Amino acid sequence: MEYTVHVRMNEHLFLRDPESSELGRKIVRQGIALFGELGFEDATFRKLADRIGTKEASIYRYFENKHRLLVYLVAWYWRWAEYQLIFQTNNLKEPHEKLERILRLLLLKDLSDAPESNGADGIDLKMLHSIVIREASKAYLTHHVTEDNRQQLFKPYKDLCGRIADIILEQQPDYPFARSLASTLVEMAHYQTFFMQHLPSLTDFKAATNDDQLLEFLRHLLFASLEKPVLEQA
Amino acid sequence: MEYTVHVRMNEHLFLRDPESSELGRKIVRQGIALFGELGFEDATFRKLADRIGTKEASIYRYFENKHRLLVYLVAWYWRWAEYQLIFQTNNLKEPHEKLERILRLLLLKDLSDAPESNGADGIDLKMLHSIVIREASKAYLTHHVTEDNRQQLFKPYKDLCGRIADIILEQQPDYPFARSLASTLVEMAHYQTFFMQHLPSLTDFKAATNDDQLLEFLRHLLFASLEKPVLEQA
DNA sequence: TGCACTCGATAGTATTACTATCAAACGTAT
DNA sequence: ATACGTTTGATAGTAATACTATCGAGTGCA
Repeated sequence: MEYTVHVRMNEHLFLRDPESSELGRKIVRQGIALFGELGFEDATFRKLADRIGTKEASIYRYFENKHRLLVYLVAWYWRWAEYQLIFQTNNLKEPHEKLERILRLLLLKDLSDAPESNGADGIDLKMLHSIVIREASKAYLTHHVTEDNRQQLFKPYKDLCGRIADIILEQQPDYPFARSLASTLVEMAHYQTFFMQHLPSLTDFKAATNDDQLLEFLRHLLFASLEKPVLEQA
Repeated sequence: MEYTVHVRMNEHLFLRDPESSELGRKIVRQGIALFGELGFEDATFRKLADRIGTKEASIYRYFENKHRLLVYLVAWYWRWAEYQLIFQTNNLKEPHEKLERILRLLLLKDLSDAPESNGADGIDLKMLHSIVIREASKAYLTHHVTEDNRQQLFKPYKDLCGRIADIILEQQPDYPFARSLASTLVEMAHYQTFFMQHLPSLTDFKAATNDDQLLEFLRHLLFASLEKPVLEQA
């Protein structure tokens, strides 16, 4: 495929747009590699600069601090996922089928092996996905959520959940918890993956096998919720 | 009530048992207050020492570092919750009723206003609960999960989820995802509370009203899952 | 009286998380 | 060719953090 869809990011996510220069792109791409290897807490701008062959001060020209870089990466991922959601559900008639696609997307089930055909423009999506699984909640589980939220830093995440909620309502207009169910599915797609890999007794799945048990769980959870009538208050 | 149930904690959670001395108890109780006020990232042992009127070095005699203190607090909370679960579901016949109690427990719905009657021994449970909501996943979402898990640091969490899973299976022996559903309920009790308070568009609930919409959501999610048959693979 | 133990107090180190400044390199407009 | 603006590299420096080590006073107990 020849098209590259550029993801335009909220200006509050950075000091200088990292997609506007070669150094900026390196910061993002090598940042993903570094967070992936060391984890968020052990990564530092010093180490990132050394890996890139630049200086700390240069990185600070792009991102206020390490946490902002994380927020940027996570936001980028959600924007990518939202685009994929729109693209993959386009022209589908059945909301049921759309929901099925969404679950597969959340688990990154149908990622092409050819990196350039995923519209990721040199970004290692599998690595980014594993970072999102382990670190994404640290983006918003902070004492300063409210200020960050005011700057719209979490809009990509909220937009994605909003779209999922809309499709849930297409399928079942009477379901009263569409937003909560949407965020539950997104979070659980990641948490159950993490548990499966690292704390397996918290799940019913084997990490080794590739038979989509987690997908079945999410599917069952979703459609069970949509099928069961909700009792109205008297 | 006159009984104080002492929670015995895994020795790997601390260097010196904080319940064995006055200073240790202060570290735990004031640690809860500090994490609550500043959030985990902004809290330091220096600030904690100042607040207690002791020195950094003394705190390091009890806990290796700030992260271990967090893990301890979170583990303590899960042990407390497990005890409450056992106590509150004791003698109940209907698994359905047990599950209902569990959901209320996860949301801390029936906490007595008299602090001493909750078996918390001077620990501010509401504050601790709010810390667990915001910080608990940071206890295990790290690059060193596996080592920490090997030291059984997350056993209290896994034990609690295990008990919930067992009761799920009492209610519905054929349900194949009991563990995952249990961890989903526990995580979502917290995440949806956090979202409701700070990122409300991710939920369907109003933080102001006290009409248990979140409880209804969790209840619906749980029983919908247990009622829907699971299709067997051919 | 002596011993074990805890804690307070002080000191010190390495790393982290930045901020400031200046000059070299580069492309562009004139 | 030159002047200009922008980006980066390079160096320096500060304040805070995350520890570790040592010593001595106080306390309780044998």
